[in-house]
Amino acid sequence: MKNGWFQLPIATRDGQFIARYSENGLAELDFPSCDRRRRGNESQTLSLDESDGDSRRLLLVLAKIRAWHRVTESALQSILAGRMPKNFPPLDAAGTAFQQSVWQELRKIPLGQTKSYGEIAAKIGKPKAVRAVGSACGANPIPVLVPCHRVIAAHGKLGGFSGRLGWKCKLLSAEGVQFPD
DNA sequence: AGGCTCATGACTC
DNA sequence: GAGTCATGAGCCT
Repeated sequence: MKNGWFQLPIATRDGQFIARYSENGLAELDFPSCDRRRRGNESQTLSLDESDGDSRRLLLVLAKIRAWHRVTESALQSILAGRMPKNFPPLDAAGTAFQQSVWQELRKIPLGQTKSYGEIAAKIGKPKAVRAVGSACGANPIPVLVPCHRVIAAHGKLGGFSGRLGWKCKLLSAEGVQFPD
């Protein structure tokens, strides 16, 4: 794990997600891993690099992240249940300028609606960059909250998904989206 | 409906 | 530069 990042699990009925935070907000969200083996310890784990030795600042950061994590948990549970979250944590996804512009556009897609890769490309002013949009979706470090699953191929086909494609179906179904097959 | 080609922008090596 | 993409449009059968 990267230096100075904090990792916290989120238990859902679909398995345990992993959230990772930088000092600026939620940086990554992982789907539950395929292997189902459970470690005995379900408690929250924190890890960090304490090289700066400033414990007072550390406590402040921890408090901040705990607060963010509560918001993240609630937002994730809401979306999995097909409801629009009331609040989002601050997001700190690392990416190129192009990727950032794509991810920002994804966040504007309302729950329960979909857009095509081409529509996203047009929205960010690069109507021909359709494949690049697909790649940027695949590079999205915060799935679900940054709704890359709401981007589908033209003419209603499903397109791809970096996790298991089943997750894309599951998330869209939870949001009430109908798609062929 | 399915298969093939080509244009295409961003990214990686 | 060449190769890789979570695409899309066009054109065939």
